[in-house]
Amino acid sequence: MANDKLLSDFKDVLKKEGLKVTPQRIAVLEEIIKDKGHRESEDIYMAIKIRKTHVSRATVYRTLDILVQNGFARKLNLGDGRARYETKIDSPHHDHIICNECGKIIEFVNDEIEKMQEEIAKQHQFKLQQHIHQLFGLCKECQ
Amino acid sequence: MANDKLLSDFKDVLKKEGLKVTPQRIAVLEEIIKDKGHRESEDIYMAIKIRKTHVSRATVYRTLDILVQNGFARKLNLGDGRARYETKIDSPHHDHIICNECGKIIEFVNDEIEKMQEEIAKQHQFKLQQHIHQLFGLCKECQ
DNA sequence: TTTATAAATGAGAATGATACTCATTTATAA
DNA sequence: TTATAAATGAGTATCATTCTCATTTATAAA
Repeated sequence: MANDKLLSDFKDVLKKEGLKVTPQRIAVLEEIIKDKGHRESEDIYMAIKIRKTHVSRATVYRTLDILVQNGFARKLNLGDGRARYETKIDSPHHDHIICNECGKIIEFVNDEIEKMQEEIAKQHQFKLQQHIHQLFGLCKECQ
Repeated sequence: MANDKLLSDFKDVLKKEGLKVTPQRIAVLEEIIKDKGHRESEDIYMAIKIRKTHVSRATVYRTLDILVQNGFARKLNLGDGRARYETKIDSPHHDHIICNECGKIIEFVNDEIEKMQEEIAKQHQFKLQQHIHQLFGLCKECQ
């Protein structure tokens, strides 16, 4: 796996931004790239504690911000008040389908829709910067 | 305006659900239908107070829930931690474009996208129940 | 390797929107 | 008019996230 490269990329970013390389920051990065899921800050915090790295919730939040800011992670808001974080490494843009019952999250991409969004933004003279597209319903198991 | 009909529709709904018709509930309904905007609970609370109807924040929240539950209002989450409420009366389904700079909100609809969403849900064996589609960027004035 | 220091950390407090509690008030059906 | 179930409101609770600030630590320079 290319985790070594990732780690050194991360260190480079930190250095470039005048930030220090700390065990806590490394641990959050490792946690984000190890698991492909859509994870809550609290999960990541617990996972790191279990791995015996001393960390605080504040530092987890702070590091997740750095990761999001620098393209290592994506933050998503599913409307339930808890942000989810997912790795952005080797993960092209996608949107999400969420099961209202069991919370399962599936990713989707649709180039047509992507194009139409640009179109719509242009029609309204907006310069598109991001978008949120979430489909909510019942998954096969929950119907 | 058809506000009289709306009001009596609302009263019917309350009656049907075994809920009482109170001045506070009427005031929230009136506030929601009077203004076509995307309003925060706090705005509605303040507007009612200014109109000299005694009301509490708790009641505003409770009444907004009733309105949303019964198709009089739509609740939207723009990711900033404050819900917005808009009238659903004479207002067909639409999604939103939001200016990252000034907060302006524009509505849009696109039948193609609506259809594709159904398609995508079907592909993943989901029964679609709702969706959130928000485009964020800079409006003409803010570019 | 030691040192100086700016930055990071963590414990706990603060925040802010929203929900809850429960004593009091009120709408409504009889 | 009355009985009563429901609504209200003031204030408290909640919960994710952010902030504060005293202490610790990474790092660049000596």
